[in-house]
Amino acid sequence: MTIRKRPYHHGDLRAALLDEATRMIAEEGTESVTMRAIGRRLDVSRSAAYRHFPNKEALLVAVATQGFTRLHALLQAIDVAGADSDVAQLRQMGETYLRFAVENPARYRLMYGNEALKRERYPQLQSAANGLLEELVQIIMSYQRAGAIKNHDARSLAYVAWSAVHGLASLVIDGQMQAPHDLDALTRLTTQTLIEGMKS
Amino acid sequence: MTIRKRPYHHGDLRAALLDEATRMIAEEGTESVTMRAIGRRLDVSRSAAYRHFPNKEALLVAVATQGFTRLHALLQAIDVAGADSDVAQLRQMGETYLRFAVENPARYRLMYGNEALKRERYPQLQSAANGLLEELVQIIMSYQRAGAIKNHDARSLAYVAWSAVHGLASLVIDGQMQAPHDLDALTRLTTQTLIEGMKS
DNA sequence: TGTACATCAGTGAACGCGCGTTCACTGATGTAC
DNA sequence: TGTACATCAGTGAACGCGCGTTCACTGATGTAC
Repeated sequence: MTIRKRPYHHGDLRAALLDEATRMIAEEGTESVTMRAIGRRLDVSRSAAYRHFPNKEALLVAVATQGFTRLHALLQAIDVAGADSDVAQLRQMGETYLRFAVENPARYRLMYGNEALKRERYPQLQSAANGLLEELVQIIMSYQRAGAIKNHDARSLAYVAWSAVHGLASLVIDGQMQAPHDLDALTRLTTQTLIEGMKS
Repeated sequence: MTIRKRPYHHGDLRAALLDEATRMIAEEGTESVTMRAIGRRLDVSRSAAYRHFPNKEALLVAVATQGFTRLHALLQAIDVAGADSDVAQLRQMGETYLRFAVENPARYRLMYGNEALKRERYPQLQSAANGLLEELVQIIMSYQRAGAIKNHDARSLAYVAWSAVHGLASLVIDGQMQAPHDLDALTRLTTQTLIEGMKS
């Protein structure tokens, strides 16, 4: 049973559009994503995408949302054991977060950078992003209960922790570290310094 | 002595272009800067700018370079007293850095964000950016000598410190902090946590 | 099982848009004598 | 002090470009009877 090269109906163009957009973002950056280029790459007309997404922004929003979901899943996979007084898990979360950013730079920017999309217009995007942040707040609170982190407004501490990893991630993916740095070592130093500073 | 409304020669169009580009970046973001719009706003032809800058990128590079110079000056103004075992100055530098970013968001992105320009093609930009980083490394070393900061590769620690403030700055200017947060308090908490973590 | 028909995914031509940049030019300036 | 002339800042029309999106359409699918 051979599949015809180009049947009139694609089958699952929506998923293909999403995948292709993600791929283009990974390969050439978000700027390279144009409705025309996606059509070209999928061997489909320029306008076919409009059957599945009302406009280009909506397509990018879908890619970003998927990113949040994926990152969230990665972090949750660590959290399984729950918090104890040992901060190893917290450190591991920081490292996982950073790895995600470095492996998906353009998509990370689409999620958190200045390319970030108007959340208020896209409830799904908003809640995917929020879910991630709330998770971090909860984790900070667990560690506070366990006495591993100082007693201070948990949300503020979450922002501090987030700033540290987001900052390092951003500097790396935007090419601000000139020397060919040992990223793993720098990541460890960052999470370690941060956790040290947050200790009770 | 009245100045004619529109003399043929502008007088100092180069400076005016730079100022106007900076203003547009501040008001509407870097994307809003087009050679045509600048001409319009300065009541000068589209192509006049090409007498002073070879192309648009060169103009943006000039704006970014000026930004580095200005931020550097702001930080140096603090450093005057030199380092002692008290870390007040370090904290103040972090706060000044953050204030600069928050007051000049789009320009800050142009300096450090993904909009950042190819440094290797613009030596002046490169050295202005480097100067700032080297200053931070030197300061870290001073504090290390004074025993206020742990003994670890100074450049790595500089990156950690930079990550923390850059991260907070980025999250703020890219609108990632949903709640109307007390930025000053968050800034203090960040610098404090960071310095605590870097202590010997 | 066969047929009429509604549905809708994908087509392709066309729209209007604003952009960066080039080019031959013109007007003002300042300098050499 | 006056004049010729080189210089170059600013002009304005034009170039080619790729973009997002619309629209009337056509082809494939699946469902009701």
